[in-house]
Amino acid sequence: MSPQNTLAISTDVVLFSIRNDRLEVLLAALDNGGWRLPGGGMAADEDLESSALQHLEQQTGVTGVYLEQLYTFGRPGRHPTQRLVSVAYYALAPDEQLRLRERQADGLDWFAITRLPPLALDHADIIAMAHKRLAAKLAYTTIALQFMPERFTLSALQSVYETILGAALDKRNFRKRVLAMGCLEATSELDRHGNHRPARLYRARTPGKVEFIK
Amino acid sequence: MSPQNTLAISTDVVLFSIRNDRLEVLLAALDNGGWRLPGGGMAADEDLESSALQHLEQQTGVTGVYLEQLYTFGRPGRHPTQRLVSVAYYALAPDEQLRLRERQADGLDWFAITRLPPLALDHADIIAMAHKRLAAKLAYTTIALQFMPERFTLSALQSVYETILGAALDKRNFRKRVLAMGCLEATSELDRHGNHRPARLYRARTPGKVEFIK
DNA sequence: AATATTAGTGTCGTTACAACACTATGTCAA
DNA sequence: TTGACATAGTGTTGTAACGACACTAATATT
Repeated sequence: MSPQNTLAISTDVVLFSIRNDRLEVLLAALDNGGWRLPGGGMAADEDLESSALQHLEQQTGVTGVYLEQLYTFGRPGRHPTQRLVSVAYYALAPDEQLRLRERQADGLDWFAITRLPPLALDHADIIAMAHKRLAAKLAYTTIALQFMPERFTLSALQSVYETILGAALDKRNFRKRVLAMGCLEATSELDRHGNHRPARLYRARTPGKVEFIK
Repeated sequence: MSPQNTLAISTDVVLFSIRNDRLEVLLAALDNGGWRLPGGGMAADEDLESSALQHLEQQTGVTGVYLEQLYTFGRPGRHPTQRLVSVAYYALAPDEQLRLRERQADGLDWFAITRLPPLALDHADIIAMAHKRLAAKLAYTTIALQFMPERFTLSALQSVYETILGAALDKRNFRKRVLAMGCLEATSELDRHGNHRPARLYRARTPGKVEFIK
């Protein structure tokens, strides 16, 4: 078989998080100064989703993320030396969880979605599609909760929405809407920090699950 | 390499159409009495989408459909003798177009989505996912237009919605809604048949394109 | 005790959506 | 030719959802 006829399947992961009030993506450095998505070849006896999670963990130390299949990219010629079909996933996780688990920090970095570095292959397209999907899902699912830690304030949640949508939201209307979805639960705890009134902490009723609304 | 380690990629297509006031799917017969989706192995120099279209044409004679990638199925063990990753697509086409082009009619048949025969591999799961996606997209895109011929009456379009949703719709509200989307255009022609008032024919403003609404 | 800072709450006008019934225009048969 | 039949086509009104909008509450700091 010539290299071009060598068929390989890889899985790639677009890991999003909210950092510094921006939507950011985790990338791995290449030798040539460029960057790529975490991911790699799929082993023969491995599930696609496991492959994505395993590469993510091995390359970044990140585990326990919310993962969803995005799209499969297979245009011939997208890889210079072999026929490579990539099953792309996107992953969401709260910033807090990631600070703990990024072990191999060198060779890794976060980039704001608006300021991406040069990327390998068609990884820029993959990120663009993932971003579009995320923004769309925000409108009709509870996916934003995947960015939140176990307990969080409504103000923090609002800030996540505002960051992804790139627009300010009305506080009263936001609270009405998000509570009306019925997937939040007030705890008895308060978040005390700073010189101001403490905020009630909420938690997701079904933390792992993304639900459709209305 | 052992057979289980032989990696292969296939593309499979769930072709939907509205026939007999039901949502139906086109399937190909297997030797053992079961049925399968049209599709097959991807050639090394071929795009995924082309592969899907080409298998569809070769096995069913159908061309010119609306095609969209659905999901990639890759669980190890989903195929008994090899590691098979299937990139699944779904396709939509108006019934009129298909009656003309189904050449190899033997070995092929249409099945109502509610009465599927025994299916190969996980093809039943694939069809279920395609059906769910179609029903969801009906709500927020103009995808239903892909079931319509070039010119059609509003009553015919309403009947397509009613068939997929499985519920009757109010005529006046439906017409208001669908015209407000702004992607229909009245022609000067009328559809005359039967002993009743003829209906105005409409056409899609951008026939090949599925747009998001609101 | 005063100040600074974020948390938390309700009303009202507007708009979008659902429910609803009759007239219009053609064919066909007597 | 006329009457019966069948589907096409059309507006209004009540209701529910949504957006705009400003003040009080609770804590930390000085």
